[in-house]
Amino acid sequence: MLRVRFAPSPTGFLHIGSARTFIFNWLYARRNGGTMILRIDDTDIERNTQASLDSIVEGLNWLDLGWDEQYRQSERLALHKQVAEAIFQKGWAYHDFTPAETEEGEKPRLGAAWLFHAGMRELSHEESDRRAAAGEPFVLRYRVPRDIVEDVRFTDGVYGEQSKSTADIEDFALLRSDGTPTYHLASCADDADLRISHIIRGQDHLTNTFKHILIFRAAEVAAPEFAHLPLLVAPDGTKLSKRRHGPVVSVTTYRDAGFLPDAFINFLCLLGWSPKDDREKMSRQDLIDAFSFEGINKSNAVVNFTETDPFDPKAVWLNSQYIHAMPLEELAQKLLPVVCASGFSVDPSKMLAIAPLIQERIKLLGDVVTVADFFLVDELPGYDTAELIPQKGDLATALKVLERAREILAKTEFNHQSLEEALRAEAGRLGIKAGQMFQPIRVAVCGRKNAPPLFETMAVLGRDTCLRRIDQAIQKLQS
RNA sequence: GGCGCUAUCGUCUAACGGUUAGGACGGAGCCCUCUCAAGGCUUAAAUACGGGUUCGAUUCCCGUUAGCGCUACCA
Repeated sequence: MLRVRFAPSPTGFLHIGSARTFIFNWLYARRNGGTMILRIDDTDIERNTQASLDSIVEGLNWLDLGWDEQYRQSERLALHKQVAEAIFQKGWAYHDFTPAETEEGEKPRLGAAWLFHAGMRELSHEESDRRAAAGEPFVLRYRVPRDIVEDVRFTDGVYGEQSKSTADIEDFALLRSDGTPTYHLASCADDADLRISHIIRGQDHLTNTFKHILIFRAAEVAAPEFAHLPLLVAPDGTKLSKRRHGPVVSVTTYRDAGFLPDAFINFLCLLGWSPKDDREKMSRQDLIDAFSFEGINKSNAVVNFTETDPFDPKAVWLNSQYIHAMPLEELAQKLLPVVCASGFSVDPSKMLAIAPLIQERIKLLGDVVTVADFFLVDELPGYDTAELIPQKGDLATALKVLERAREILAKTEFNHQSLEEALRAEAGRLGIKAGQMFQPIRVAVCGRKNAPPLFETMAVLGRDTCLRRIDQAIQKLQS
């Protein structure tokens, strides 16, 4: 039975790199009929917060991929200690009574000294037990073999054959001096207990894997398969972090800007993975069908954001592709809450009428507020009167156009075809180009030069609004 | 410092010894057009460096350089 897990530690919001790890695990599970497990790795009591846990679950829910089983490490401490005890009993670990380093005094510990604290490995059972019983604090450390040097090996699903000499692996901690398990111990104990078959995680764990293999060996359980994912990095090449890069690394930032979950998932999948053909836009099912470790790259992938542009252009483009392909009813329905959240009020039927006019003009759902604002307000915000004057025209032309337009709009049937025919004919009569005719009207009605097609726009706006705005424009020109 | 990993256009990537090194985003230009978009077409842009192996290296090996990761009683 194939079982994979996503194991975030609740010490911050859901990071886009974490989201990608979740997605790849999920894809692998779904591709192979396996089980997806969410495990909250909350062994670091100091840094865990409920807010962070909530934010992670919120982010995962938005992705809407789901999972099959859920666990929390802090509820499994007894298991961790039991595994630690067993490892200790078999002689694979020892008590280290060396006091914790007092921060700052961190010296580079040259030579082999960094591997372990002198004297602690050789403590006799009696003395070790006596000091522990006397209440002297200790760290339980893994006893990495020192008399014989061995290469620890495994085959990574992405990186291939890996090996590291035990001479380069330090005696790492299993239990802290307060008795709580470290990440390495808790993670391995749970992976074994939950019968995880494949560990798919960030490449930052690649070298930790040797320690984990040592733990599995001491616990006398078979190690799972491993596959490490290349990291997501910032344009400067450094690992994405909240501290350095701000909210652009949070999944909720993408959600709030109006990314569609499918587009976001699609984008993340294309970072460090390729279907090996030219496909870019891929549905969940496409991704499931195409996913394999073969397609995963080995080098880190840059998420291309800047100070002025928080989102990778490719993510934005992909999102626009999803918006363009979306049925209008669905688009209108998704736009409605976005519009309301910005303080506008619009009824669903009007939103549905607006949707086709902006579908190809928005890349993110949030763009609706800037692209369709003039549909949503009664009074147009102020605009530069000079924009009413068409190319190669003057104030008089603009006035003439608007006055004629008012007359025509007052009597013409208010639909695309009639409006266009009437206004084009009028342009001919005035001896000006259609574009010169339409610009003053567009600016008067929309409040700006760049807007959706004029006639459809006016039809949605309605006769009263259009006439009122044209009157206002005429007044502006006359004053 | 030690150990590990990585290296193709600005970015994401394809090419698993033989290609004019392909695609996408972004950029530039043109077309379409009532503006803006969308769409179509065209274009600039890459194998980090140095050695091997080979008839032939983006591809295999070694070195250099650079980047990243681990080196905590964080995960």
